[in-house]
Amino acid sequence: MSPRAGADAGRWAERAAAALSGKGRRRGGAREAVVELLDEQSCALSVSEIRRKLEERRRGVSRASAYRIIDELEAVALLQRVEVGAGPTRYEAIRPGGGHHHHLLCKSCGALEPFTDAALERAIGRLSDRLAMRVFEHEIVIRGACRECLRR
Amino acid sequence: MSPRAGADAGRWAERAAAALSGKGRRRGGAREAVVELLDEQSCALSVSEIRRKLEERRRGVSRASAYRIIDELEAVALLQRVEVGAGPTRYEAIRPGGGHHHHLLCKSCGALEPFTDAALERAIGRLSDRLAMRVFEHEIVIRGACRECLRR
DNA sequence: TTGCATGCAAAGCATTTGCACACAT
DNA sequence: ATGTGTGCAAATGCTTTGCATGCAA
Repeated sequence: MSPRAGADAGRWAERAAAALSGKGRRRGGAREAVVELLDEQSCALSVSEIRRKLEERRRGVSRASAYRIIDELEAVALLQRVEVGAGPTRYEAIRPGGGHHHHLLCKSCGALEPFTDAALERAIGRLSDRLAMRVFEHEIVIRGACRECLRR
Repeated sequence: MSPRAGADAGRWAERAAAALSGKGRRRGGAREAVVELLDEQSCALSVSEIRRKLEERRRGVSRASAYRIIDELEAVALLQRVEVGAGPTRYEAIRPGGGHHHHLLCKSCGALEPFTDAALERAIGRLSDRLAMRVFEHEIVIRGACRECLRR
């Protein structure tokens, strides 16, 4: 179920490192820490969440670095921006195989949940072929009221 | 093609006004101006764009009022938030019949274009029925490179 | 040694809030 | 008369930028 990485060769973190150094970039501890953390997540994280989690591991990263690293990863299409319309922007790893999902936001309690839907992906795929543009990524946000909140 | 309003009775602006006064709110010029402007648009506008356009009509509205009015309209599900991941949040009228669309963003030039896709809507509809939540709205953003930018 | 990577602090924007006054009811 | 709507200005919070230093190559 979870797209978590194991010790396999094709880990997202490795591809990310390769993609960045391929662009003539150096390594650096902050980048390594951020990439590693992102690879462990199964859902989107905001910059402040990323920084908090890294601080807990005593491998703090400056705000500026966090944003810069995220920008680079986004530029090479390894990171997906997730904007649900509440709170700060979040980011999550783009993994070729599994793990692709979208988000449900409860407008009253703010709960954010991932979901997947094959039919939806098929529709997006067919549409993408027809568009007058090269498609890099897509994002779907469904907003409503969750069961919990409806009950109240 | 365009979901613009004519002089018909079911105008979005009228429904908006009714929905708000139904909640015990008073009229006020700022609200009327914002609602009227939003009704005339065929695609999403940011708060600063709204304010600029209203100023051109010599019916300026304060930032605070603009945001407050938007919040109210969003709360009664008459306004859809559009977050493409570049620039400020935009908003557009939700019209029951036609006019429902989603957005394509070119990541290199920033161009924003609306699109519609029946198959996609059908997939969303079917999915919504299955979800453990009451769905108010959905938003789809497709990001990529437009023809223009690919050519360069 | 060279110059990218990083951290810190300050700047920039979008958005929200506090408060006083105007105006719709 | 009463309390909501509005404007102004200040505050907040996320994100970006400038600059000096550290570190990878």
